[in-house]
Amino acid sequence: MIQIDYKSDKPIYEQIIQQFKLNIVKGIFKEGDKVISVRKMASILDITPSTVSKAYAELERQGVIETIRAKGTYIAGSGLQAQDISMEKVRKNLLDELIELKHAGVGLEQVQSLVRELYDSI
Amino acid sequence: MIQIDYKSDKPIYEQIIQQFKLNIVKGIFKEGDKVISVRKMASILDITPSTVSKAYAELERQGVIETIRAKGTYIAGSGLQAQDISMEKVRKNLLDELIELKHAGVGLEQVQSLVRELYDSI
DNA sequence: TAACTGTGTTGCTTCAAGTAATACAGTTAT
DNA sequence: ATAACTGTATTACTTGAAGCAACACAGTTA
Repeated sequence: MIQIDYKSDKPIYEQIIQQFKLNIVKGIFKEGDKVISVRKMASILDITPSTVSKAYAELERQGVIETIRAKGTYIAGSGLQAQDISMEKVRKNLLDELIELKHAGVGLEQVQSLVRELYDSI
Repeated sequence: MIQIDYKSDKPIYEQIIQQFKLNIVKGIFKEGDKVISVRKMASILDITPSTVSKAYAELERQGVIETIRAKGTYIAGSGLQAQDISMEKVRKNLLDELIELKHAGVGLEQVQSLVRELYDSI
């Protein structure tokens, strides 16, 4: 349910965070669902619990999950208000890729087409 | 002409690379232009020459500039064939941001609108 | 032709971030 | 009580970016 690319330069804890959001968008994770424990997740992914814990802590900070110490972790309500998505950061990252594409000679129409394809694939 | 955000988590040498591409797209840097030397750039940006050198090396690898040892560095022809843009990487990065947006409840139309705004701002 | 100046390069060190290993503390069920 | 689970905190290791200094190459000039 959680796919990690160990060869990626993207930190494992960030990949976990993203996979959670992806699973929520896809409806695989639903509000109130109990989330697999830090240790089990670490065991399955064959990584240290510290890394999983770091991911959970950040997910909680963003309001994606709720964690009760010594009890467990649950998917939070997708109260769209809580999604403290840093729009500023997303804009910057998007801009980075658009500069790359425009420099490579890719026009707006082709970019829009690519965006649609990717968005629909989620 | 080169803007660096020292507080950014993005490596300085990557920011230099991006700024070069941006200036080329904007027409500020043109084919054949002599590029400011490694030392001067380092002095202006108040960073070490090795960081600038690293950026230049990567830009040359991508065919964006041409460097002649002991002579200087020049903007290469935008032979669109040389733009060894790693489309695979761009796709991945774009997908990352789209997941973030979709999870936050942003619809395709709003995304397209944002993309157009950003692309046109370049 | 020797010295000087401007160019990019390379090696060593420092520092921050991601990851790992381990120990700690609270909850639940037997 | 106590065993078996939960998440948390601390410490150490590894890696990559960046700073600093010494280097190597090419052109110019006295």
